[in-house]
Amino acid sequence: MAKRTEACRRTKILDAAENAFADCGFNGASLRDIVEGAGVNLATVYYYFGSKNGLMEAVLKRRFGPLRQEHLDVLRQFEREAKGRPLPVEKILEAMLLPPLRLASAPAGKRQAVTRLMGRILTEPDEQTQEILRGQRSEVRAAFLKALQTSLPKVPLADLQWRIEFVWGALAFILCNPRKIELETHGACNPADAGKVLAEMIDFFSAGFSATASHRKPQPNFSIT
Amino acid sequence: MAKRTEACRRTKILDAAENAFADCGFNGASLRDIVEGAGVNLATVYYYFGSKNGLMEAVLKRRFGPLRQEHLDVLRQFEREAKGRPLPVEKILEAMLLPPLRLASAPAGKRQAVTRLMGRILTEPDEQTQEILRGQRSEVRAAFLKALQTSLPKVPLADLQWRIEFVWGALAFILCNPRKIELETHGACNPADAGKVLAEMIDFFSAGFSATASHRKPQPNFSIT
DNA sequence: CATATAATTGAACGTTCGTTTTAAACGAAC
DNA sequence: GTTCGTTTAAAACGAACGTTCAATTATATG
Repeated sequence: MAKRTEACRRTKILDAAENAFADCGFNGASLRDIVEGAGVNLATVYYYFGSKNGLMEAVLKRRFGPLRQEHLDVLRQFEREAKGRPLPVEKILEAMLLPPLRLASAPAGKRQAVTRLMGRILTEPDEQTQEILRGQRSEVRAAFLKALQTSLPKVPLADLQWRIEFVWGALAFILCNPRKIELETHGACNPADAGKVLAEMIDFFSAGFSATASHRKPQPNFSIT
Repeated sequence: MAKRTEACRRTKILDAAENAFADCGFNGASLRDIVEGAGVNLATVYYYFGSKNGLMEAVLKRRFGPLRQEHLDVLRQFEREAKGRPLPVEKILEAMLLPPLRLASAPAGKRQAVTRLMGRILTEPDEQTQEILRGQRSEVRAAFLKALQTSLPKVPLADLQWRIEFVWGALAFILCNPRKIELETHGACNPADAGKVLAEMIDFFSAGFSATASHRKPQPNFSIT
């Protein structure tokens, strides 16, 4: 029963690792906890992935590769539907937010790990972890920046760049610790309701993107070095 | 020279720990690296702080206590100036963002650690770390929620709660890894310019907060569990 | 069935971790 | 100058970590 369990074991390790990394971060998650959760031997990790870094790399590539592709696909699909006209900001935001949030709404608590992992990774200090994502993220980033430039020609480029960071940041924060948000808002916000989150974020951020910069002076009581 | 070095050593340890925790997270930072950076013996940490958790607790309390106070002070100051009228959303946002961003503009690279630490902490999975901040954060949160309710009576409470999370999330993201943002935007965004960041965030988020919810239906191609 | 390859296992490696222990050095008070 | 509480220092503790390796089992091929 080799061929049947081969993929099975690999997948089980990836699943367990994804959960552990999402819960405890890269340093906080131990391989021994992961293999216990996966029900395999410790050495199996090294047979399949070579090292803990290799395991993390595989975990990320399994999720972020398709995610990157879906990001680009959704955006291109919307652009095709727009028939050459600039996309409404709401659509661009939907293309930004739908793919990651859709992952959060997988069959009932099964794939919630990936969303927490996503949020975690975006803020993970580990340099090697960042390196894995840098290429993918930059391509997606550039695509959305270009779309926003087309739709909002009056907004300066630097402002758009800042605002993209704000969106990614808010998204990462939501995905990172949904439980915390639910507790802090006493249940008023339910991050598990991905459709609601999407609607809230599109409403909020589309208004922000359309705002013209006031170019206000730095606050008087604010000293910049 | 006991009395002179007492505060000195304590502070040196706190400074080194703040840097290490900000760079590597709680698990990633080792006490041996910290004491090497502080130039003290390993046991000194246990003499002053009892444990690694105690050290983290002290690091957080040193920074987040005053920050919480400044949050509340700034908000009350603005409310006093408004003389009973509802605060403009821009002012509320300024009260939310100014205190943490002001920390980022301390004398030239000296206190940048605290801002990275802030961002890091907001996404740190460690439960005990979260526990330390929970009470303080909830008080500040409630104050801003109340102010927003007063200024934006038409926006449903749940929407306001979501939007507060978006702001905290974006802020944490900016603070967490300023270097990454600078690289990704090829220098177009400079997180070290805290005054610029403040202006950008106020412009962007004030427009978002004033938006009325469209109460859109969940996307048709979006299946919620 | 025999054999080569792939997959899995248990045990151990050396290192580093947080923590504790023990003792020495210090300043102040009598 | 002795004593006492406080602070620093060195060394070691047990545990857990990532990793390796040799041996074993399972699978596929002839």
